[in-house]
Amino acid sequence: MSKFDKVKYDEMAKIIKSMAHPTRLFIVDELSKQDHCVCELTEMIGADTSTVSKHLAVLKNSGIVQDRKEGNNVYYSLRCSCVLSFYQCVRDVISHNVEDQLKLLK
Amino acid sequence: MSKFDKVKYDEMAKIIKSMAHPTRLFIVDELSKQDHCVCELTEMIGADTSTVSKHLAVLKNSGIVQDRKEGNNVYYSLRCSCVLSFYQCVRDVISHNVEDQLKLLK
DNA sequence: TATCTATTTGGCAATTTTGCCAAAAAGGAA
DNA sequence: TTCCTTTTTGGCAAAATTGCCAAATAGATA
Repeated sequence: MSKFDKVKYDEMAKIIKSMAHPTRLFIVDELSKQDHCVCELTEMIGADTSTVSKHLAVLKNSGIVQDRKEGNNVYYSLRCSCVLSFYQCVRDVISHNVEDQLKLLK
Repeated sequence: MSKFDKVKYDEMAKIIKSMAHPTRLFIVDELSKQDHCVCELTEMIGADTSTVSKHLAVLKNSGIVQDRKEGNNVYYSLRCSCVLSFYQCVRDVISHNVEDQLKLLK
């Protein structure tokens, strides 16, 4: 019988946790289309720059995005595009949930 | 320019959040191999039954697992196997991170 | 019916996450 | 150098998550 290897699952959870926030999901979604600097993302999100910067730090720290300096700006880009598979799965789960809701109404 | 649709990303984040915990990642990993009742999972995890039950409720509430009653036991099973794609991606991110660590040492 | 087993729920304290403000850094431009 | 502009960091209060215990529930079994 399998045993719970906490160290292994802690490390995996850290990566998934970094995606588990609406603002960070939005950021990754945008970066999948095109690189953006902090001020562009801040503008789209409508939060404090420091808040957006901290969200980017979380994504960078888990290895999902990377950054480069260009003049005054710091541009962020996707480092591991495999995270985009999360979006398709999440859509599948949601539509499966909706189907079940509909069945209940009948 | 895209705008941040909070409602949409909140809903998506709810699903990913439900996976963003070491214990729940372990549970989904085990359920991908075989269905299990609460007491079996509790035994493997080594936490309080109520704790495991609550983790299962989180996964059920997001639509990732489903349950069925059999005698005294409640068996849980995977409802959306697409979440298994998370594991491959997380492994990719981690090995990408490790490679970069190695480069820094050279 | 009374009892026993498995699971869920309520409640609570501890921990973690979040988001804002203010201040510090890092560089480019004047 | 001094002044901008952009980004990050420190600090803190509010909110959310977690895990345990105790109690409640749901059913099977005697």
